[in-house]
Amino acid sequence: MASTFPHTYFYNSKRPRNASREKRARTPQTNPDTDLILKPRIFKTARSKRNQSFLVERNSVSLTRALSSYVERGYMKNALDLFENMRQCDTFIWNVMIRGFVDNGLFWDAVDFYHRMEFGGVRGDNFTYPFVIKACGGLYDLAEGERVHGKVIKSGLDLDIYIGNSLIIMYAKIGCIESAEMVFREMPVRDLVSWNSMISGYVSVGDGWRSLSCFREMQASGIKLDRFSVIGILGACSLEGFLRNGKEIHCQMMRSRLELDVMVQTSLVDMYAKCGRMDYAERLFDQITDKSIVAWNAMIGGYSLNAQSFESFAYVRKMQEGGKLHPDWITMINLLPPCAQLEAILLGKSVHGFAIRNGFLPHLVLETALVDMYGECGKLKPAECLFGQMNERNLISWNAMIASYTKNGENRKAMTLFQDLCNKTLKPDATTIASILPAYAELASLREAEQIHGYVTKLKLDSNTFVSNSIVFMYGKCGNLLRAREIFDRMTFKDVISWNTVIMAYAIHGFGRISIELFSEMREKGFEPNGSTFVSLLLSCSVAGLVNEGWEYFNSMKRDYNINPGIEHYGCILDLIGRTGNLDHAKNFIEEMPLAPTARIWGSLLTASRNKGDVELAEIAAEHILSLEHDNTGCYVLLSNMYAEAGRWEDVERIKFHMKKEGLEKSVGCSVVDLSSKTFRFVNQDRSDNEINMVYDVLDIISKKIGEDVYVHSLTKFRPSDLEKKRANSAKSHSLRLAICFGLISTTIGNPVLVRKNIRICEACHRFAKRISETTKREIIVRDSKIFHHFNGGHCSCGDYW
DNA sequence: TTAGGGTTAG
Repeated sequence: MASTFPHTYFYNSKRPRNASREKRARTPQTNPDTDLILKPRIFKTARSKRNQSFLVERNSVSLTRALSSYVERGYMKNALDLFENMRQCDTFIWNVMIRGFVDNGLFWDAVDFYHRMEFGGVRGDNFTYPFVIKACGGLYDLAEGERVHGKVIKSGLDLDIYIGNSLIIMYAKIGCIESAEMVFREMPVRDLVSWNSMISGYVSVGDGWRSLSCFREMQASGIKLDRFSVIGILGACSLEGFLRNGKEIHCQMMRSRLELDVMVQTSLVDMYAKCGRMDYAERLFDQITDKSIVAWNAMIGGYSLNAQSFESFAYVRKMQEGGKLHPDWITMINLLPPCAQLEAILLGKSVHGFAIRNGFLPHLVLETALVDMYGECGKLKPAECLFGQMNERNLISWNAMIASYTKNGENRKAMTLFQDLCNKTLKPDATTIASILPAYAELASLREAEQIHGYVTKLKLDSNTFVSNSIVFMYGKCGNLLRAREIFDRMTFKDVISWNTVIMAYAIHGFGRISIELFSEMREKGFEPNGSTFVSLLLSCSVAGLVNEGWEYFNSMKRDYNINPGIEHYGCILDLIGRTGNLDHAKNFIEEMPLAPTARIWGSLLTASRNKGDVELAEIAAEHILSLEHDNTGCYVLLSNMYAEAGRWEDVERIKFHMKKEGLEKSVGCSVVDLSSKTFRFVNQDRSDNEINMVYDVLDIISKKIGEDVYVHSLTKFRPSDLEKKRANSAKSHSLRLAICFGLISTTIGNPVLVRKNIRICEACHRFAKRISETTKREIIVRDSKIFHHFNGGHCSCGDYW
């Protein structure tokens, strides 16, 4: 029978202490259980003097029994009423009450009672402290825990093994593993519980290595393990992916009866699943005779972790076949990553609906997992809505929302949210930083990149491999390739992502040969490439025009590394084919591809068609793009420009009309120059202030000096009636030119001029930048929406194909 | 009357 006592009633650590009695007094007696030893009416009569003495007389026997009975059944309201009517309460009675609160999760009340007890002059004993220490752990109240610890030492009870073990558990739970270690070290006698508490304690703070070494030490001391030791150490193996150690422990257990324990079996299933061995996990799971919801969840979560999404759902169905077990909130959490992986938004929504219908929400972890799922599926609105409505948020929730923004290209929003987080008491962690840095990589100036790098160093997160990888990428994207390389070279622990990142950084700058050298170095150092490595490598070949090398790497993927090329790899190869100008080959390549072409693939064909001036093929490619992404304005603009160059004015008008009808607007071209103190932004035909006139003067001088008349050249194909309009919008005053001229006069000779641009460079400006780099003998670096163009001595690193 | 457990969010 469930208790009618509302357990959450007293559990509010923020509630002022003196409010508890007042609240209790207002609470109506709701317990209908009149079969208890003492009925409620006895409390009323007990207030007379005669009955008080009666109670005192019987305090030691019936009342104590009644109190224990209430406490054991979770009727804390009744227990409390009874307690308040007891005149003389010894340590035992206080202990019963404190234990009752702890068992019912009412930690704050347990601590409150302990203080009342002390204030009343009743001394705590060796039974009191384990309860009180557990309550401090339950409240995650380190200060109170330390005060109680001090009291224990003062009382001379610190040698009690139960108290010592409770302290270890409390400190580990709060995350103060050093304090737990200190208690453990100073214990005169340790038992199996002490060792087990340390083994599990290390796991709870995420240190599987020390847990394993503690376990080894325990075994070396000749102490025999029990089910708790096994569950603890298997947790360490799961945490660190120690498959060999996990198997070793499994073998040890096969000789004992521990293997038949359902919790041990579940821990084994979990360990194998987390070590990537679902085959072993399945075999063990099948051997469990009475499968609990936890065991099912371990399998469902295991499949989810190992990217076997369909199996996760299949196990949920199987679990329900017997009709006894039903999905719980942990099942929901385990099902959300598979929804994201399959990009099955409807499935994700149905999991969300199920959680609502079954009363699982609000729930911090579940809501965070839902934010993550919506973000992964590209649905920012519901993610924002959920995040906004959360009663409680922790750092992980903030990280999930920030990552949702960056993954979906909402970099500004990500940066704003990150600023909000920094203004709170929460301190960003490595995940926060690794989630926000891609936004800085996309939007930030080199100056801002340096600032966030400084902040990361201050947080002491710069040695984290995840974070360092993001910093390398950020510097690469912000244009400081040397700095990116320097950080990469100094990294102590490089992983495959570190190599992929640095190869990608050189790729986007068009230094394909260096990317290839880095790939060889990576192989020599024993790193196994993955699919992403080949995306970086093939992009390097594509941007640098290394056609033969690109094909060789593409062919080696399956042959030498057993990696099936994905759509991204096909896209890079298509760019390579596009460079050769063989459009038939490009068309055939798409037709023969084993994967369905995406908008990115058709975009590659569109670029190739534009470079060869093949309007018909461009139309086909554009049609495919717009069927997949109807709001792709870049595609409309490119096609419109091609029609204009071919003199097909009706088609230009048709596109213009269609865009207007669809409410699509051409992106405003914008170029940015970052100086050490300030960022300067230019738009086409910029006349924003008087100072700009100086830039125009410089542009005129330079244009005359380089002797280029791009302006005339680019307008020869326009019909006379449009010339006036085109002249006003001509490439001559495109934002990029203004930015380059500004950069030339604002930076020191010898240094490159770095310009960031939001859309691709037009052909006229590309020619202009090449000429200007030759004439002024300055290096001009332009970052467009896709890659970097390094203009030097009249040449561009992209090989005039972009 | 006291201490320890399996599944969960990036």
